[in-house]
Amino acid sequence: MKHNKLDDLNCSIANALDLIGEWWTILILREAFFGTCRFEDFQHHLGIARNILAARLRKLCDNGVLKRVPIKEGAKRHEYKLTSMGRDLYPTLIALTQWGDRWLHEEGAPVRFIERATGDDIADVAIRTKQGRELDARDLALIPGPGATDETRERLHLLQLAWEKHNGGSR
Amino acid sequence: MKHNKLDDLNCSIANALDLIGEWWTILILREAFFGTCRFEDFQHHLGIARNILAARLRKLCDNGVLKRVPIKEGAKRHEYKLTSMGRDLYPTLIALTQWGDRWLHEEGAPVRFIERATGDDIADVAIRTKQGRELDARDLALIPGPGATDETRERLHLLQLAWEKHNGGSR
DNA sequence: TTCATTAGTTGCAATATGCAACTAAATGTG
DNA sequence: CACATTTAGTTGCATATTGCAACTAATGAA
Repeated sequence: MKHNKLDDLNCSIANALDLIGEWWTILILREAFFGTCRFEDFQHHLGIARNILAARLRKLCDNGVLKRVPIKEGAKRHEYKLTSMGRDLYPTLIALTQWGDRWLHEEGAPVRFIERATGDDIADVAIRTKQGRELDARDLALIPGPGATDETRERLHLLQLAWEKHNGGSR
Repeated sequence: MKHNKLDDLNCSIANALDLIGEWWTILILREAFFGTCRFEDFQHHLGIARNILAARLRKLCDNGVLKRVPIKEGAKRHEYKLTSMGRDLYPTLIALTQWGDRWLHEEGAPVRFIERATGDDIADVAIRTKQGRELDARDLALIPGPGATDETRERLHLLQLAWEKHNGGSR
């Protein structure tokens, strides 16, 4: 599909999805987090069509999420490794995994994440204040950030008014 | 595309993407978190084709991420509201937003999330141990969970061996 | 040198999406 | 209560994306 509308939307989710939102891309990244780095291995583990895989890997490299590096010094073959930009998606991927674990795998998670050094389980990813207080979705408000366009400001302002109308009086 | 291979994969990400991984779905959910709940409003804000929107909303409702509720007592018109399953995607969405903010909006985030009651900024979503210690992607290991199939166990075992071969000696 | 493996590319068939016009019911208005 | 308008979709067709399988070219191992 054509998402030519997305890249100029003033929204980080839309912009992020422009890079990693296509079918397969997230699964390719999951594989990368699992340690897969060769074309054939991605193809084999995911069962993805080879042309699609090639296209997705190219796009991820072009955008700096993955990098192509020689397998060893001087080799012509290369492998795909996560960049720091790519590794920085780990919280997102784990949050999504935990959601799937909670709601789609009541018999228990297929995979557990632990700290390698200690064996400690990781906690559920949560939204917190900078002081560490955990927040519920409904405790949040959205306000324009430094990169907000006038349109975004307008939108968020209307949002705030709508919220006040609904909840402002009854509190 | 047909992802008939995904739903039987023993992987929460694949299973989650089966529900919410299609183009537009995440943006529809973002809108829902912004407070949008009517068909026409989703359509107008996103510029999505009406038939696709109808299909996505139906799927999200069928799977319990959204629910259709009457606009008011006894009304025949309805609106789409996040269920608790849907609200539980907030950490994932915010993690993705923050990733986009960091890597695609160096001029600053379009939107800031704050705690409504206090105005406090929220922290970057991070992976932590249950004790609250923050972890890097590379500190993690994956082990089979209670819902792991034999295939998953085998896969994770090979992963562990590969890791030891690479890093085990040099530590 | 020879052969298997790896990493793709190409062409075509099957699917999914975008667009715009159409439908039908619910609601607001006089 | 009748009528116009808004809302929430559906339908059909053109376009774009994906899947599949066969093909190619280069590497690397024996």
